[in-house]
Amino acid sequence: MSHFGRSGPPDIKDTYSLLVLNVTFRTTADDLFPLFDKYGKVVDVFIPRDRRTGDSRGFAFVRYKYQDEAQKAVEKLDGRVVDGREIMVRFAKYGPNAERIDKGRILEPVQRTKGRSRSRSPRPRHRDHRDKDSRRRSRSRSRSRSKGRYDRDQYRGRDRDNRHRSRSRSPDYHKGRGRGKYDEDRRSRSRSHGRSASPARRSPSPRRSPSPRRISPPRDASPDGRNHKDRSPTPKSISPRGRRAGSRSPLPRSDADDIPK
DNA sequence: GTTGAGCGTT
Repeated sequence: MSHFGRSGPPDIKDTYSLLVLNVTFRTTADDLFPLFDKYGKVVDVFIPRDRRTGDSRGFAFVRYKYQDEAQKAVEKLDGRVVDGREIMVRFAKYGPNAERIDKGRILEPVQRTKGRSRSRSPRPRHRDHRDKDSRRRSRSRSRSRSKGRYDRDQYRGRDRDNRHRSRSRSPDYHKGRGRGKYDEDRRSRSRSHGRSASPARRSPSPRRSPSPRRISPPRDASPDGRNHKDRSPTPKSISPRGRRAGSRSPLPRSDADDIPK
């Protein structure tokens, strides 16, 4: 989606893409457009957004019609504080289709006109490449922690909450300061006491664990013969049970540790 | 309400 409301990229044949980083998550293309348009002819402003949440990812792409203008915008807007955040404006490194671009200009547009010898230039498929490259450059930028937000959101991303939790917990762990530590210690101690419960769990009330377990295979109780024919589910059922045993495995170990006395 | 070194959509 472009800022102009058209579906998809308008025309990127002769445009120069700028990558705007560190923009606030609240900043929208409408906010960036006038800012960048002041320094030149802006063809399009695009802010990648999360598919699920629709929130900005924190960076944007601005396409200029002329390179000189784009260059000027980079010099003028790079480091500019927008919405209380210092944005970073640089020439895009990759095109919309992960094509290599130079100075923000797409060097080789998708050349699919001819099916001739085109077995070359296997476009960069993953960001890993770029990531590695970027890391190698290791610019003197004050970098902080957290790095997998995008990855998680884009690929594994399931819940935004996960991100929150991770962030929240990460610093605490890193700091391991005061309450966090205390809490951990307390929990540990609690678990230590839990040792008593451990054996209890091992031989729990017969009605608690076994009851549902037994009930679990109701189909077994009603084997009309048809079920008998189906052996597929049988191994499946066993799977969880075996896993449970495995889960219990670590427990005794802990017990042994606490048991010494 | 929250994040953050990161390259893109019909």
